[in-house]
Amino acid sequence: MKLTTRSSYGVRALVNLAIMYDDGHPVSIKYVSRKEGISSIYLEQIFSRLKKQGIVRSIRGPKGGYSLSKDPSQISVYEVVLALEGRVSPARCFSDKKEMTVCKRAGKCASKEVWDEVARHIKDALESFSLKDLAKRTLQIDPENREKAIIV
Amino acid sequence: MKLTTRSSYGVRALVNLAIMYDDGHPVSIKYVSRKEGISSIYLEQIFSRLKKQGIVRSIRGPKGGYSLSKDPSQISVYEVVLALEGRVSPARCFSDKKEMTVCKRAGKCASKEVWDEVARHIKDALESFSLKDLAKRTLQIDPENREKAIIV
DNA sequence: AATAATGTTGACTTTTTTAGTAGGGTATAG
DNA sequence: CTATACCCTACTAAAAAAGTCAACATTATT
Repeated sequence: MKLTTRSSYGVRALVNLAIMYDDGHPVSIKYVSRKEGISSIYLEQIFSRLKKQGIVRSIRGPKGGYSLSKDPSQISVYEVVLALEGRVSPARCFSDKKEMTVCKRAGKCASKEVWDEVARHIKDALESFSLKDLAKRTLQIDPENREKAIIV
Repeated sequence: MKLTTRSSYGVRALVNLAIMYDDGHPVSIKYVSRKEGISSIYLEQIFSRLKKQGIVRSIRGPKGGYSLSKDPSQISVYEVVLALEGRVSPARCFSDKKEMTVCKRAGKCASKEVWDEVARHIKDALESFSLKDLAKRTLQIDPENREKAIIV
């Protein structure tokens, strides 16, 4: 019942973009890598997925980087986790996406109903947080966050 | 964000014990293995954990097997999943148990609050189902369930 | 035009976890 | 006594996760 590092790194990375959103310029992987202490090569991979899912946009070249493709208030953590994790449902008997490897027992399986219910709860919880919420909360918890950004 | 087979097999196995609970005799691994199509050697491992956590009791020798240590209505799926999975929290920054490998960033990490909230929701959802619920539901969905048991 | 800073891509490696096996014990009903 | 169960420790193979590498494409700046 666990998340991969991809999702947690991904969310942390995007919170940075959310914090910088109003500045209007893209944020580089190098920057995020230093600030969050995540391998930049690994971050590349993560951003590549995020871009494929349309969550971020990219600009190449110097002063380039990534930026959110929507307002942070319009991007839920659910969206991000789904993009990076592939699914949010705990069991394999069914899935969030098309793969749909439905277990043969599905029709006669009471426990499937449990996993189904759990998946709904997870989705609800994740949808209740937007990147904007997290950005705001981050600045509350750690008011120097933006300054750190500049120093590093 | 997924469950291991241990948990899902474990729950399925225990639902059988719940269905047989009132019969008063223990249920063997062999029986469960045949009925659920799960490797009996693997099931041994699973029951061993369940016993360690006090969820089932065992009786050795012929006519032996496992039985629930409490009334099925008093055992939640949460309890079972926690016993088999070790944790229910999606992230590693904190845990349900003592290990408590709390991430250093924990104090200043907004996303931890998200995982925390998700964990609560998962727990709530899992706690809302008892083995008795699942046993009842199983017999609703598949009324011949017990007969199958005897035939096999 | 040259340079350096960025993203792009796909394949690759390493590590960890999962899933499952093997095999030799121990207890006990009949 | 013996067959049928649980008990325990270790082992292995396969899969997934985590992370790296290298060569390339784009573009702001000088």
